[in-house]
Amino acid sequence: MPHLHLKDLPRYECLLECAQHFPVLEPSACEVFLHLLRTGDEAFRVTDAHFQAQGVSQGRFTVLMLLYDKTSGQMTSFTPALLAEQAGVTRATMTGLIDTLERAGMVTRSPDTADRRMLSVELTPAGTAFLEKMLPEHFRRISLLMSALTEAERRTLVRLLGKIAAQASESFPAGPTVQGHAHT
Amino acid sequence: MPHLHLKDLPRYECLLECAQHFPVLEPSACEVFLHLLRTGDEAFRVTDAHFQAQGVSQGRFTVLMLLYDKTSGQMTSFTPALLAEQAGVTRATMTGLIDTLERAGMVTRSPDTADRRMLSVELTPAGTAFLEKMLPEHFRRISLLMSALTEAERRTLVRLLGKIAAQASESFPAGPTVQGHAHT
DNA sequence: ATAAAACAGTTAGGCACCTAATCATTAGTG
DNA sequence: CACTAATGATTAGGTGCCTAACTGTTTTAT
Repeated sequence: MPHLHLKDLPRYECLLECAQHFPVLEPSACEVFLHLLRTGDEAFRVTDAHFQAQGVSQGRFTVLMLLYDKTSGQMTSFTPALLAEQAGVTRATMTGLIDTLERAGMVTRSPDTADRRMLSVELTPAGTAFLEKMLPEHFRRISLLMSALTEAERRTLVRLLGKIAAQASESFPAGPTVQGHAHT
Repeated sequence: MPHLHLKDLPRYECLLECAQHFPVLEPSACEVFLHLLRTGDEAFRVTDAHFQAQGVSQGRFTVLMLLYDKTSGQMTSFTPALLAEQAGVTRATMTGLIDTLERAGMVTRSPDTADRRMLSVELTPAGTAFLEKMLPEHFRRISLLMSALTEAERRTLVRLLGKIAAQASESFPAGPTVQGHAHT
């Protein structure tokens, strides 16, 4: 499920040639774009391989992390709707994610006493144990992947990526996948 | 279908705190990792929105581009297997992609006279016209997205991304999704 | 020459995500 | 107090990708 489906990135001369037919094409912009997608895919692949080996999907891992993070902080309960919003998936998808995690015994659904429409999702001890068992290898992979960069380079990279992300949000505002209600 | 499912990236203090529980966690490495996935997703979203508006998926677009690129160069015919390899999908998936493109009248399948196992896939005039109609906007979006960066910054970014990609290939060699035969 | 292996393409079935429609509950309004 | 509107969760159905099993063709080895 990578974003960029290409074994080899086109060579720079190829982009230059292509720019002759399409004056809009900026070779240096295309080059950055392709490298960004490619490297993002590679980084994803590194952690996803580990997830798969542990039997969780990216989506399920995110849910576990959100719940885990919460337990160390304030004890505000997580509803499926809030989880969906934070995780960036639809509520329908969150229903499925929680279904699977609940069958695996990692989370529980309990009815909210105040509002009977809502549920409260919580990590079970088994879920916590699972996460704490797999997280060290997860972080180890990230550290190893980034060991190619010095601290200064990391700061530069974060800054440049931030510029692109900001430009994306500004010029191409995210089509609100938000379902239910437009909140403010 | 983004890689990173998270509305908000964790703050840096949060990573620092988390590093107390997991000594393996390098905050600066995690920060780069998260920004990389996030920005890659954003960049993908920008072009994918355009693809969806034009009624093609990323995979189908890649196939069209491979075929288009070929027509301008040497006339070696593209078999589904070669397309699959270049596009980074399985042959089974390529069958489906070509099915859809053929139904849409953008490509044709013709039997290879020499080896009757093989097919030759080619772009139709309609497919070429479709691509040439949509490519300018595609490139315009990429240029606009990258307009946040100077030429020097673009070179730096490509170099840093390349370092990460190289590290990924070295430390985490791609599990050969190659089906059929292990070539070499 | 023929049986086994390798190979091109396809089909069947699964997974993770999506949108749209549905059911139950709460909130707002005459 | 109804009665409509809004909200939380779910179900139903679709898409794009996957793996594994299959059909037909060519190559290889005996």
